[in-house]
Amino acid sequence: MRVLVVEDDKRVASAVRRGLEAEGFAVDVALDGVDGLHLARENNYDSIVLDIMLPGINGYRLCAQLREEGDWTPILMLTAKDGELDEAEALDTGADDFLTKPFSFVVLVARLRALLRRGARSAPAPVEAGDLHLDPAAHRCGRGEIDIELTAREFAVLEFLVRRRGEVVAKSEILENVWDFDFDGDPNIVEVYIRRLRKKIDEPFAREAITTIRGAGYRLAADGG
Amino acid sequence: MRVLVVEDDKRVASAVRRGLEAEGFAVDVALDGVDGLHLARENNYDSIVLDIMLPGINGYRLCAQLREEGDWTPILMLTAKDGELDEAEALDTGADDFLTKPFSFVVLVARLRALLRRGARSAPAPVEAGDLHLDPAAHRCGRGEIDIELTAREFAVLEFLVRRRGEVVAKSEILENVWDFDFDGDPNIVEVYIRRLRKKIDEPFAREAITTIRGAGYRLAADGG
DNA sequence: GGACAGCCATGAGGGTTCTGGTAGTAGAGG
DNA sequence: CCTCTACTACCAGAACCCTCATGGCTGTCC
Repeated sequence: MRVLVVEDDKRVASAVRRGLEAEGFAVDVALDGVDGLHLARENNYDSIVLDIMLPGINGYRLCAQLREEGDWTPILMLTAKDGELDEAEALDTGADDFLTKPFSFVVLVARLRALLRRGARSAPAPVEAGDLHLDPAAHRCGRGEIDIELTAREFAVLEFLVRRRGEVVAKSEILENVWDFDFDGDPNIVEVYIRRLRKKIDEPFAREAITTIRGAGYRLAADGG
Repeated sequence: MRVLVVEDDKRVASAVRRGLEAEGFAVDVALDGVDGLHLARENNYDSIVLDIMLPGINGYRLCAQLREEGDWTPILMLTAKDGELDEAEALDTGADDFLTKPFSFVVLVARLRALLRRGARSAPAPVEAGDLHLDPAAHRCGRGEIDIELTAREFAVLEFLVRRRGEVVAKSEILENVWDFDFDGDPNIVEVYIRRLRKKIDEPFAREAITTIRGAGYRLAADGG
């Protein structure tokens, strides 16, 4: 079980690390929000223990950002003891549970275990761009009322584009995020998939959701074309 | 949404009742453990808010008892502020979450909502998808008025699919949840069972409840096909 | 106890779909 | 007009899934 601990107080961080390691978890520690976000993105943790007060990006934003990116790793938030409202907000931003500081190890481990046991991370939320919608949990995609059938790979590419709708996304980014990070084939494969997607989500509807930005990448229209 | 509140302090109980009712919940209150257990047994609540310190049967025992009887209604336990160990124990007896007294309303409601959103854990309550229904307790399954005979394993696979109807379920997930977690046989076994299920619940009715999502898993139609 | 039936796991064969690569073409930008 | 990038069609191998046959195991019934 790999756990990422994002906590800026070094004493707390190292205490938590030691404690969790003693319980058999593999632990990574990040001391600020930016670092935490990077680690979370680059690794596939089973759970994240996240302090709210952080330099750089705070816990809420980090959590919200990961959820936005489609990362539903269970998150246990650490809140200050007097911040009642924090807790409600934590749950709303997509945390799965929270713990009030100060806390004891027994509780932290119990809560973490409970979280992992549930494993039931709230399902990845559906995303949409205009009338184009896709639901990762159900692996469904469609425009308006019409269902569109996509293969696993096509779905992954489109999901990535939709999550970043309105932005230009470089081919290399798509490659890194949708294919295995160590994929070293022809980057042209991205063009191939863009073509396939256009054939399915644009051409039948006389739309142009996916724009080519020559020399930069592709952009999915925020309104779905 | 029906909520049962088991709390012996009348002031707290009525404050909670008023607050939850204001939020749109239908609330029943029990002032002791025995009463709480009876109410919980006789009614089908969406969630139970349960104090640990109770006259008669305490919160742990009440919770454990319900679980023992196959009732998996989500339970939110209320623990005393100094009882750290209580919390770990609460989770172990089968509570889904807990809240430390004193708590504020915002938090109670947020936690309750989170609990309800997550839904109950694998509950041996009857489940259905469209006209397809199965009752784990009675080990019965059928479509509309027609009974369908399933073997134990077939039933387990179908139950798992029905609980997650509308979602794509990976073969590995089925394997982990239906077979012993340490089962390390051929994942092909899942395909075999899907085939058998289709033969029993789909083909005779000219339905297609179970869809193959190539590269992702299987999905049971939320409406039963 | 022996025969039998039902359930389950396993393995192989075969069909279908997906995927990644290639190559030729079109089009944008300088 | 030339170059470079992106588009498109097509192909072959791989992956994936379906199906069926087989044999072990267990519990039941004579």
